[in-house]
Amino acid sequence: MKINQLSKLTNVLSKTIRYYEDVGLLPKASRNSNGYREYSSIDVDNLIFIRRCRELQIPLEKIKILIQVQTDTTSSCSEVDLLIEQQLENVRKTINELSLLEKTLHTLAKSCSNDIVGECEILKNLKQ
Amino acid sequence: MKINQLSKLTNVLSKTIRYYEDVGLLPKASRNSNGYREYSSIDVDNLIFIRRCRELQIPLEKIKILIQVQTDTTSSCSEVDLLIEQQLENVRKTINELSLLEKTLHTLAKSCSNDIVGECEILKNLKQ
DNA sequence: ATAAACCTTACTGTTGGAGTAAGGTCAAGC
DNA sequence: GCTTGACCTTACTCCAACAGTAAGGTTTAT
Repeated sequence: MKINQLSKLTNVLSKTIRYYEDVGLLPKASRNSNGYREYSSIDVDNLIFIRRCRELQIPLEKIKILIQVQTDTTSSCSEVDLLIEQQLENVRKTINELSLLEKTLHTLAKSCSNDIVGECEILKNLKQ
Repeated sequence: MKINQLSKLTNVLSKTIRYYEDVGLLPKASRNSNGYREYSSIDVDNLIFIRRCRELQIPLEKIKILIQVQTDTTSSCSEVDLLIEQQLENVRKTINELSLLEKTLHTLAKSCSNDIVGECEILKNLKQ
């Protein structure tokens, strides 16, 4: 199949598929006589895997590792466990940081009931 | 004062101060005879204001607006209110998205008790 | 005199693509 | 046979908000 069909099957833009090939996340696609990229169902599976990882906000470099680990099916999956665990930790950390931010912003948003910029409590608070 | 002292007083890197000047967030600094940038206590205040906004993850373009609004101290501060409210909404939306992500990752992290990559439940889950 | 600390501009790299340009290919309809 | 539109190609720039590095000038202290 051609790149546009792969795109539709996987819900990943053609542009993005080419980009993944560029950065080595996907192997170099084989080309047919006119130079168009030619894909198979294996590529569909690989790309869905990548898309699922991206949905979990796993960075491309870590997805590379996840792909490579699978080339040796007898190896330990502790690396996979660790990587997912780290990703979970990252997300939790970010949530905590944003929760603090939310509190601050909420307090700030409520602080001003004036109408004139010169008296604005929000701006005053931002200057401390 | 010179850029490094401004940097120390505001906790903003010299590099970043120059960058803010480049993108028009800070006015062009005056220069003394040797070409070094020269700052005053007004710059300290402005930069602290910017830093506080950045701590709230307000984008530079919106900080520009907040600065500009203050040039006319008699104007309404409804624009300020709105901007902070929008920022609060952004943060809340991101927190919600990350919370969903956290659940998925947590479930995923617990799913595998194997040791062999070929049997790894995490990887299987990522392939669906 | 020289070394350390500081200043300058300018260019590149980061992340994960999106946008655009400029062109080649292919199938359908007239 | 010719055009039109959909699709494909590479290559380049752009986004946010800086950080890193190069290559050089200045000041201050020893």
